Amino acid sequence: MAKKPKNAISPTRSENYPEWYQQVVKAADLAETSDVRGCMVIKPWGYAIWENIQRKLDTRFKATGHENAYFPLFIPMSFLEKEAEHVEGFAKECAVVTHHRLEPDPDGGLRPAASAKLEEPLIVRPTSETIIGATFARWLSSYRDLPILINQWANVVRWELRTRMFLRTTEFLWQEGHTVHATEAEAVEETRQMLDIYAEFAEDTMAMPVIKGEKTAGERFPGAVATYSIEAMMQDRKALQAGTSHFLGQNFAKAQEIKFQDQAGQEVFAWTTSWGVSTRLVGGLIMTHSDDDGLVLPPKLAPAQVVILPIYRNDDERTEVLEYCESLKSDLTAERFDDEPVRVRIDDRDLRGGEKKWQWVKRGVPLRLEVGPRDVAAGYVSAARRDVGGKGEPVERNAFVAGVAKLLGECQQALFDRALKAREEVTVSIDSLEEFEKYFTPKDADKPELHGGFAHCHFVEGPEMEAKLKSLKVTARCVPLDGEEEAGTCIFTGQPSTRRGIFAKAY
RNA sequence: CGGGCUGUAGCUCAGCUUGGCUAGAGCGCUGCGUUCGGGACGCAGAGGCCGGAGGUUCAAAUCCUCUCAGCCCGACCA
Repeated sequence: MAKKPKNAISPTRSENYPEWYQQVVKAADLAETSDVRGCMVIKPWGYAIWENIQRKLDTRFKATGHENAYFPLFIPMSFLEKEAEHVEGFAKECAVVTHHRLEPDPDGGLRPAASAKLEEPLIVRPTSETIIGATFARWLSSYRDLPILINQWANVVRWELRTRMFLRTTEFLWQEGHTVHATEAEAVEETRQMLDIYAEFAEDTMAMPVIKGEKTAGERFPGAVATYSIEAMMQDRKALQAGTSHFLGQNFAKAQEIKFQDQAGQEVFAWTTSWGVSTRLVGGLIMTHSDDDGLVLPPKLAPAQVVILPIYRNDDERTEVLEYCESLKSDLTAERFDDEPVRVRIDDRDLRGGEKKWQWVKRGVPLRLEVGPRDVAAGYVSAARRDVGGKGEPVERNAFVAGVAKLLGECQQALFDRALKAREEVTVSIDSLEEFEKYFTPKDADKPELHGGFAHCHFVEGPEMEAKLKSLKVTARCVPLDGEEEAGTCIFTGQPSTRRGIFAKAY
């Protein structure tokens, strides 16, 4: 008799959260480490989730007038030098291409050929503001060309020293929107519109509650005038920046000569924005909903929303049960959820039933249906929900089909409600430095328990705050956009302040 | 780039201190059988230049030197 662990994932979240995260990624078959340091292989199940994220976001981008395009992977090094802050921000983490040919080396291996050294090194894009800006400069000559609303789905490389699956990898997949506008007001509006779209997507589709806010100067995107983000709270009480939208002012326009003739015939600089979300969202999804039995997927993003597990003992039963399952699948697929046909999968692999069931539990499929000869005879299915756990309940087949969309909607809502409740439980208002320090200091420093959360505090940015945050490993997440004006005192300096910011430990 | 650690089967590791039998275990994989509304069990089997190079020795996974790779803790970050 093998040991029967109570949970499918070991260790549990409370035992060792970072290790739990790695185990969920593995158990759910989302991704694995690759032969390239810091880079991951995204496996079919994980990639299917990303594809769903892409599709849902892409629809929103198109609905707001954006078009997709594609720009080069390589950026001439000189381009990066044009915007001073931008260089400083990214120079330390760039992969650089210096040669275009290999030759045999004396040891029987290969080496870059000295004769094939590039005149100017190419940078593998860490982000594309510069190359896209240079392109936009050519596209733009008249106010009639504006606005330019472009999005690109791409991979980027940032040579991070410390990587974690989905949350921070050397190469990652993302989308970057880049727009050009005639006026400041219009560019600001675009920046805010895209932030709203990200927030709506996160909450509606990912069932992940987020706080919209503006980044402090210290956390701003290199080269931006203002950076906005959506901030989510993970189950280990650490914050995750889940999406950013930048108002770039005229900084990049001036650096790259993005200008046009206005209606008065004057040559003026344009106003630009950029915004993006990445495969990091998958990490956020995992850490928002999953439990000690593995991944829990919100129905709107699940590659399969319903999995049917046929149960039979012999070929006769197999034929009968599979036929029933196929018809069930066909009826379920005819139902619609979130404006799409319900996604159904029959798992008829030659595996033991229990093992199969647990695989789907760990992969986070919202609804599992077990169908055996007894169900076939009675016209029933045995249905189990992933988000609430527990065993399957017998349900009349047609009733289940008729109610599947509603049920998926309930699962989706339940996940959001649960995540929101969890966030509220770790959100506090703090008015003294002493209290702040206590909130962010684990009781046991050697084996830190889960601690911290979102702390709303009055603050005035400056060296005192920087130093204190650094020593506590806390970061300023954002100043919430829906926060209210309120007279207060900065907990770091005692200076007067009018708004609270959110502080948290973060990924 | 500093400080700690690890490279042995597909995966997780034992063996190294004190050199010596045919290099091991668990999981996974393959086959057969018994089970089976369920993460089962039994039997049989496949799978290793012990990270790489050099050295010491009658003899090296084990000792020495060099080298490569990876992990953890800092500094940096979507």
